[in-house]
Amino acid sequence: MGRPRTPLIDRDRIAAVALDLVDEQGDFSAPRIAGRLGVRTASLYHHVDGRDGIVELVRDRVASAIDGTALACEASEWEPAMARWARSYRAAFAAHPRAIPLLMASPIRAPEVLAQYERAVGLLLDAGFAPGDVLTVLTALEDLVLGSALELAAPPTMWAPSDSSDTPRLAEALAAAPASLADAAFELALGACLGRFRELLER
Amino acid sequence: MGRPRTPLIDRDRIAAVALDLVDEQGDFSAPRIAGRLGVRTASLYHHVDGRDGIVELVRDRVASAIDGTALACEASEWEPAMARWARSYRAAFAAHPRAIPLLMASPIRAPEVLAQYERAVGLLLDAGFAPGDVLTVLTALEDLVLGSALELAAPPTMWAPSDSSDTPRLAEALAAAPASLADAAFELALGACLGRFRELLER
DNA sequence: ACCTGAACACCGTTCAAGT
DNA sequence: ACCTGAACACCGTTCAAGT
Repeated sequence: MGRPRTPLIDRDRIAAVALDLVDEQGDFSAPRIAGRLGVRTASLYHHVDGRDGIVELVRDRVASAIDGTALACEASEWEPAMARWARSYRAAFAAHPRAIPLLMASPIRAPEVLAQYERAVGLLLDAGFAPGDVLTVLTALEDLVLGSALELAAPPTMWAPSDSSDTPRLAEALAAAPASLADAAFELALGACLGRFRELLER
Repeated sequence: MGRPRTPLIDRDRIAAVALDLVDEQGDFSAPRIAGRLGVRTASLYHHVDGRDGIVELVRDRVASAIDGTALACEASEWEPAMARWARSYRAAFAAHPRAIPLLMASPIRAPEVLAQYERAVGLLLDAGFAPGDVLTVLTALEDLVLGSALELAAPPTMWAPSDSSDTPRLAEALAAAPASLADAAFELALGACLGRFRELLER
């Protein structure tokens, strides 16, 4: 066959198909991506740096939904800005729950997300946070976002255990729990963290 | 060769070797486990329910280090009890950082951990938390523990980016950050959550 | 019950050959 | 530059045969 006049595939379409496969089947493989693109497996390697490279592309694709515009605001507005950013960050993962285990293994490297961190740091510094507190605050928030996203992929421990006779109090709490437990927990922890951050600032 | 008089391997040794391999190399495979045990790959399948079954054994093995004894206390002591439990939970994962990506994909099913959740729920109910709040509180804490553990495996976003000239404020914050950022962030968020839980209780 | 050899389907990756 | 066929090493899993 040889080289086509115009390339048959590109990185973008590889990433899109990989994410589709993950959404549908929980994983992807080079042969299945190639199959959907009507191309041979080996062709992928002309566009992409191996399987890990595809994972990176998928990660960046998912992360592209994070809304960094909330961070462009007055320093006095740092609190709602961080709240909106955190919610958007979590929502980006929530949109692809089956991708989460795949993506959690390593950090987001997309330059746009890096730029968002730079802006977040600047916002917190301008708001008056001590330089030594800024990354602690940001990391705490990120822990919360990622942990909460993880929960969307793997409903956490054993809500609804097979036999609740050994766990009567768990059953009692479960019956009274809010319908969207994951969301409620995230909002509770987010509010808690933001409140504590404010205290840190006012001290 | 046929069946040996006494079994050559068992689930426990399979799990132990799998965890060793993960600690050393970041992953395991059936052939490598078998190799270390001096046995053929196919033998493993007489003891274990496929690769997923081995992952599950590893998960339970890591989780066995979680200290549930903190939860056996007076209801009035719920706050330090939850703090100790959360720290121990996180430390159990921290002891095997390379296992974290493997284990995060699905929840812990070990009966001992389930029993810990039952006790935690009982403790919070006895302390006076509204039944509808108890799982929200527990889930928030779990989000924090897991998100923070994840950070130990995958130092999160881009601390120390290759070129910090685009991110001067990030560099500034990084220079002032505490040595153990992950720990500081966890403690900050943990304190924030516990404080908020107390408010919930007193309302 | 438990180990083995052989087999199968699948995967990631490389590379020379072709245009 | 980019697609292909062929090849390689590796993996998960099954199963009949052996004790």
